[in-house]
Amino acid sequence: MADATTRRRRPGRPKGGQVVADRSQLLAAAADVIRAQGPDATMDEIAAGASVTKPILYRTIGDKAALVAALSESLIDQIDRSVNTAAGSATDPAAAFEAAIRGYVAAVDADRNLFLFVNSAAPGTDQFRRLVDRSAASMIGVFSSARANVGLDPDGSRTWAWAIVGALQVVTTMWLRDNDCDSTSNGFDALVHDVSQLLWSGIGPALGAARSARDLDPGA
Amino acid sequence: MADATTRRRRPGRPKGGQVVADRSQLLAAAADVIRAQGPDATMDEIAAGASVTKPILYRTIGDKAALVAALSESLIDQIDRSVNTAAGSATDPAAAFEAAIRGYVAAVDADRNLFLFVNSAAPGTDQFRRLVDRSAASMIGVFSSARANVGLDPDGSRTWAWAIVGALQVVTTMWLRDNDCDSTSNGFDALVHDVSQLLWSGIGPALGAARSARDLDPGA
DNA sequence: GCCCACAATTTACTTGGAGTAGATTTTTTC
DNA sequence: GAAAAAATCTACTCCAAGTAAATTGTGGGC
Repeated sequence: MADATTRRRRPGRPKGGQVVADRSQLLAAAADVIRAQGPDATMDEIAAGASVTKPILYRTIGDKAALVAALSESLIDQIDRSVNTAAGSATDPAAAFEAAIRGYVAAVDADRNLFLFVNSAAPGTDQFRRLVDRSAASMIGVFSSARANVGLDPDGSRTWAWAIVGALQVVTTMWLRDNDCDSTSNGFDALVHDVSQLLWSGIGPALGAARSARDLDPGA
Repeated sequence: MADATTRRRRPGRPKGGQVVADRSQLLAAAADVIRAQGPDATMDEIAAGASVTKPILYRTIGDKAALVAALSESLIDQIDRSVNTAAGSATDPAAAFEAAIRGYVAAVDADRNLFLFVNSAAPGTDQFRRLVDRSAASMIGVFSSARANVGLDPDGSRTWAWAIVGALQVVTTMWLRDNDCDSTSNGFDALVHDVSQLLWSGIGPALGAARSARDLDPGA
């Protein structure tokens, strides 16, 4: 698709004084390349896939971090849509939450290469933190008012959002490993249920009941 | 310290038929370099800091992934000790859990450069998944029996462990950003409390109460 | 109608870190 | 005493990110 629309130009000043390489077209082509080649696609491959040379890519998009940032925007939007759609068709809050988790995992699963490319930054890098902040942004408002309603400090909602982003990121990443082929494995439902149960009700109900089991001893 | 114990040898066959480059000494020296230079320390810098040349480092330890794996072992042990010590001095399970979280964050904070180095793998890489599996291993047993006690499928404990590892990793990473200097900021207590509350009791109590708030709409 | 300045593109390069091959030095062994 | 062996170090390759300078075509001045 990118090859058909964006043919490799010969050099020279364009006709109408217009830029030939459209940013959004380039981003779409980059996403296509990543989807096809996998999350290890190099900038050379992405440029080639967009029928453009590397300097054009860098001139139009910026460096690799900027590309990741741009792609993460659309991916997060996509995930948000999936989450909202899923959550919207539920009535009670707990079911809505589980549906939201399901929507998240399903969206990631549907675009796993892009998800992995966007998550190619190591924890501790600025890129990683930007992504986490961006992902958490959607939740903070909800948690903030919800916490306020029950008399909790609204500041804690940022921590909650971080924790949920991290939990979902790791669970989804780990789960993708075991499901490289069948996206509709029956482990999917169990995974979604377990995660949503943990984040909704916590481990207290399970661990509090197991009080006799030599307290909490995760190291043994 | 590493310079004193592990002096750079001149080339040549050693005297007693013994290997000179001790693996554990090299690992300790590497950890020292990373602590001093930060998580971006290169293999050249690590080798130089250990008073050894790069081929020795590679011959003794393996590649960078192997170095990370080895260092993560000791770091995870260290964290586990901190967690167990903290949790051991609490009586009721909820308090023990919060103390465990506190022990985790405190241990990471005390060795933040090593933590960041060990977490330098991107999600989706094998390295990342090995680390998550290793970190989760300690918890799975506990959760498994606890879940069984309350009639839950023990298989879900792996998912729970993943989620908690992810939540802690992200929360801690994000928190380190804001606290580059003062490790005993008062935000520490709030952070620990919020995370432990989320993972222990879930968001249900807060969000379930806010039912009137247009259901769950994280995207808005 | 011709020529020069300008703008967009491409080729070909630099940089930096991971990992490795082969030269080098010292000890052992016959 | 000389050759083999075992350890080291120097110097290299490889790969991907990012960039500078050469190249080619359009638009305006005369």
